[in-house]
Amino acid sequence: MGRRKVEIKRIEKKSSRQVTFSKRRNGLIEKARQLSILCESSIAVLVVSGSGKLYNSSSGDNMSKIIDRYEIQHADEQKVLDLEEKARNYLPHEKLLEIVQSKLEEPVDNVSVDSLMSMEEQLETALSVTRAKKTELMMEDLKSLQEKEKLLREENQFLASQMGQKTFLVTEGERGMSSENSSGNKIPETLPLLK
Amino acid sequence: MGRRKVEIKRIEKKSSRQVTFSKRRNGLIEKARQLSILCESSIAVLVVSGSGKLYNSSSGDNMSKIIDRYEIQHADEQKVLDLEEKARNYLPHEKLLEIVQSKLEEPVDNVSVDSLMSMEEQLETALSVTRAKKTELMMEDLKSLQEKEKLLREENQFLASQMGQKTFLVTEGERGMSSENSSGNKIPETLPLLK
DNA sequence: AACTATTTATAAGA
DNA sequence: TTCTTATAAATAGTT
Repeated sequence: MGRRKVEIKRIEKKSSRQVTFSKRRNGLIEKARQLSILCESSIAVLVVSGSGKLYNSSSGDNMSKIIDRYEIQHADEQKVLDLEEKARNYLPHEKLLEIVQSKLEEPVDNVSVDSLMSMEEQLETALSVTRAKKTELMMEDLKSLQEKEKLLREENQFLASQMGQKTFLVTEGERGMSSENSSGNKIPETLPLLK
Repeated sequence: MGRRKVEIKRIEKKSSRQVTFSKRRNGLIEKARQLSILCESSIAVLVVSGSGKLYNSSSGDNMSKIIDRYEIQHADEQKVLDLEEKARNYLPHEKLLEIVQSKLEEPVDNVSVDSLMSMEEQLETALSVTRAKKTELMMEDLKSLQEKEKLLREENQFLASQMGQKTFLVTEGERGMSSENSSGNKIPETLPLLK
């Protein structure tokens, strides 16, 4: 939408790049504003220029709310990554426990407050890591159970439809079944074990 | 830029609003991508639909980095808002936060170590309660999913056995089935969807 | 910062 | 949802 078509690749000429940056940045923010009004939604746009300058706009709601909304959804990944990083920088748990033990065995007046504070920090980090891991594992379990449930439901449905077909093969006349399921071929009636 | 000019105001008709939302959202994200490439910048777009669904895209750098860049710049406002927000959302702990706030505003030498210790204890209790509740809720979810799984498995087995019987009713001679499942009556072969 | 020839986005319709 | 197409809007290069 200009005098000529431009390829979408880095604009080499610095001055053009800057002009385009400014024009398109405004365009982008205006588009965001329009969308938020037209479709009553909340939109955040964050632009960091090549030189590190930040431009941002939010419409429909304030920036923090929108970012919070994002962070809530991504809380797990985020936190786990953070903590893994920390876990690498701190002592392994067993070592920590050994140290605690040895410190506690020392006469109290030989233990400096500083070393206790550092130990406290280490222990708190260890606790955080442990907790995060616990939550992560539980979330994994939940996810896998939900997947299992889905598969089982599908399989179930498949079996039910197969039964429908077979029953049909037996034909309309010979309904006298040996099984207790004599409600005909409306298999779904056996299904609502759970909702 | 369409068949007719549209005013920038909420689109009343829901179906049109949804179509426009989807089109313009894609347009916005594409524009962001282009800008980030043309002018080598990092761009985050967060869109929260009227119904609360979140759409996001980041180009040039990952979302967290871009958000961090924003939060560094807005550390102060952010913090204040956070505290206000939290005070509102966590009613049970509201009182506690108030106390903390007031204590921290006092001149340091008026705050007794004792009162801070007691506060620490209270905060730790509140935290424990919150954590315990989280774990409890997750455990409940796990249990209920496990029960569901069990029921589905039973039902599945039942259906499979029913099929076995019916197939038998069709008798050994007339195997020419209309369905594509012509592997005979070894139903179990369709089963190992999960292990 | 304005101007305008073009390209691009998109509103409406199918 | 996807496609088509007439038209509005954005913008690249120019002044």
